[in-house]
Amino acid sequence: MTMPKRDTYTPDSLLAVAVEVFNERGYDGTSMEHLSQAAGISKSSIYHHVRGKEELLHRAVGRALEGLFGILDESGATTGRAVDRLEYVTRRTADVLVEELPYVTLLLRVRGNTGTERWAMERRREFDQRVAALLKAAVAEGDLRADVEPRLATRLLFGMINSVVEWYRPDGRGTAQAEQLADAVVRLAFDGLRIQR
Amino acid sequence: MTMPKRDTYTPDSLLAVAVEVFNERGYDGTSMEHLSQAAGISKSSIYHHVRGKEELLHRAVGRALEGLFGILDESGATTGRAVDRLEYVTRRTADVLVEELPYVTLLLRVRGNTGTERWAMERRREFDQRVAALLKAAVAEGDLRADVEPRLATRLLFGMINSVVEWYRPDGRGTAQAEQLADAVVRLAFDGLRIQR
DNA sequence: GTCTATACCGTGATAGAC
DNA sequence: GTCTATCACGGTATAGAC
Repeated sequence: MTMPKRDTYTPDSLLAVAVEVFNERGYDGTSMEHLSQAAGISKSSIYHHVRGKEELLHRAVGRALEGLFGILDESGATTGRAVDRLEYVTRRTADVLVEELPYVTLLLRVRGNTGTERWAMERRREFDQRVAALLKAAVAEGDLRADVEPRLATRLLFGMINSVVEWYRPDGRGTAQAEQLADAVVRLAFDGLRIQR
Repeated sequence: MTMPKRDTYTPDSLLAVAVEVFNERGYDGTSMEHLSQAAGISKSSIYHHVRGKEELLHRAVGRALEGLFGILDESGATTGRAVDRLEYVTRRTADVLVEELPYVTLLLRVRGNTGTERWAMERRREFDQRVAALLKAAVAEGDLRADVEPRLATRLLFGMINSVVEWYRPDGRGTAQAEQLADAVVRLAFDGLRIQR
């Protein structure tokens, strides 16, 4: 149904270009001129596809948020012991980061200058809180250490996972690479760097 | 020697104001007009103290880098088993993040649009490589797990530590709070979330 | 669907009075 | 050391031809 090769832009194909530039230069550091050069069309042509720069941002972060919240509805996140659900969410978050890398990257860098940015930050907070609740439940069930406050632990956990967008680059090995990454994240987050004695 | 209360700005006191605004709005999202309002002086007055916006950025990230590289020269980072040196660097990095929070925050968000930003990114990479070497040595000495590649482990470790700038806010408990944070980071990074069996 | 031309405003920075 | 006034430029966005 969707045409595989097309010379003209759709809002989505234009979005893909724009998000790359946003990530390279920062949203505020990107002008419509930069976007037009990257897309190979004039500035004004961009306005034929989207209402403006902020709409591009909105579409991008919306897509990222969809991916993340989708995880919480999967059966692995809703059934079983809390610790297993948390591990599932951790692994799947790493997956989504890789699958939707440019979109999630943009989401994680949003600062709050515009309405769209504040909306994105708000929804991100919601997601974090849902996971924090999961982690707290796993502590209560006696599976996770209780000597680190759940909110703090959640933040450090996500700090580790989210940092992936700062350096991960696909190398062509596809799913294998992503799975290896998710494995490493889960190992370090749950069992730490040290060799278990 | 330094006057505790002064009505007029020095480059450093102006820097402190500017860095707050940069962190709130992003460097590119901050105009000289924003800075002048935050400082309570006119745009042109700012140019009496610094050459321009980029000099403020340079001073800020320079200060952050000084703090980080200073750690690597401390005796705790140069003597003893590699695993202990790594733990020392981890703990002290958390300290420096807290002590120099706004400056390090800015450093970690730099994107590479200007010469100053590219210089900062380069120096940051140097720091990361120094720590990666330490982690690799600890694996070789048999103290850290070998089933996660050292570069990957270093990145995830710093992802966790550096995320502190995204949410940490001093609460008046001073050193006690910072120490608690460093403890949590070291515990999670080295021994993980899971209760050790 | 893309272009050229243009409106209009905010930007970083400077000149020179006080 | 701070101000007002001003500059040249680049920003987002629109109008209208093709």
